[in-house]
Amino acid sequence: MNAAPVAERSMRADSRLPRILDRAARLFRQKGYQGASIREIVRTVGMLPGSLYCHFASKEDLLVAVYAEGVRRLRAAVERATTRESEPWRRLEVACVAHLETLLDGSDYAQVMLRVQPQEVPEAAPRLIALRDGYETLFGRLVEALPLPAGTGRSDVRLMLLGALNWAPNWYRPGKQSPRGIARGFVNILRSGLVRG
Amino acid sequence: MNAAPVAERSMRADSRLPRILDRAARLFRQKGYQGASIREIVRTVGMLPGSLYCHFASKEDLLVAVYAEGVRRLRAAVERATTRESEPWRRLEVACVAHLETLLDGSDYAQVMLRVQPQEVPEAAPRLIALRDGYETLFGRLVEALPLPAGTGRSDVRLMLLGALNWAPNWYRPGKQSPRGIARGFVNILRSGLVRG
DNA sequence: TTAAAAGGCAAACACTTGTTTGCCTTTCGC
DNA sequence: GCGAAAGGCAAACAAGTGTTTGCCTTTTAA
Repeated sequence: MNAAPVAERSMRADSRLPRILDRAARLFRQKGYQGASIREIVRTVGMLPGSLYCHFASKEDLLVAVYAEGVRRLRAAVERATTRESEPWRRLEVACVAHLETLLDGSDYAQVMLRVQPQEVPEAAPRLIALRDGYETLFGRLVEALPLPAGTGRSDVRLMLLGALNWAPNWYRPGKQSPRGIARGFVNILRSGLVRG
Repeated sequence: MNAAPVAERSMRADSRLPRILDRAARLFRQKGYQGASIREIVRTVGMLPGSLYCHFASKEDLLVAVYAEGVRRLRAAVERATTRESEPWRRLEVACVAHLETLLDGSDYAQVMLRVQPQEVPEAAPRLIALRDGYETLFGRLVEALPLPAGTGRSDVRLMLLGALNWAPNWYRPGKQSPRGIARGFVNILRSGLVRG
């Protein structure tokens, strides 16, 4: 199970494949799967639509490659951040910061995971679901490790936190609050509560 | 500013317009704006694609009608629920329950507001944004009324709560936890916090 | 050096898209 | 009852869709 889609060994130096993936990621994020056409993806790279099929067997396969790269980046960021910490709340916080920074700081790949619903790509749906679920397991473990009052539904906590973070691309505008600040704010609200005193 | 799109007075008894709207709402929700084709919307109603233009000038106008109806239902549910309460936290709680129940209980209309990004419908984007912002103002006021510790960023609270709720359609499955239970759980976590003790 | 594979062009394929036009029937206000 | 509007059918429109095929050049491996 290798994350990098092609590139198993020895790419040509001038290969336009990375630029295709970048462009596909941007358009899948902006317009969704159906809204992004192969001709538009390929145009700014200076390729013809048919040439894309030298790299991918279908549009769905192209999506899977982009989606997988997005998940790989999220996973890498979260794992790198959490290995440096040991205290459970601190580990959750740095994970959320890494998650949100990867989502919001420029990379289109990660947001594809949020924008494209697996169900709208029937052939590739199982692969997309597996990728997403595998990633979310990381957060499940982090929440599991928290010291919580007895009877607290841990899945509620995970779903609330991830939902709040994943919705952020819908309202975030660069230059105001930083992704790091937003993520820390959310975790802090979750931990401390808002009741006066 | 009337919410109901046509129907200003005297519809024909057998008008198929409501069925068209229902079908459009379902498909816009399931497949997004670009993914839902006019032919598919119209098929199960037993109409031909061209006939839709007796009711709407364009596909974008049809979307606006569905979107507006979704916002209208959300707004009605939230207003009906909050007028019965006076304590700020309680008002927020019943609003969240109403919001989530409207989103998750069967009606496709409300979820269209979450699924369709205004930017992907250029001509209609301003109208969609105005509808959505008008609705979110309701929650802004509810959060404003909360008695919070000084220095708490109220917009963080609003964005976190609405984000968590709006993401729920991505993971909710009927028969497990009820929308009401989910919403109450989220508000309670927000209010009480999770720190042990 | 040579055979093979990778990468890409050019052009078409069959099909779907939103929309328009002209005509016909039904319904409703007066 | 009558004129007008609403509602809808049938058929086409131009443009855009993902994809295939055949050919050619370049690079790579033996």
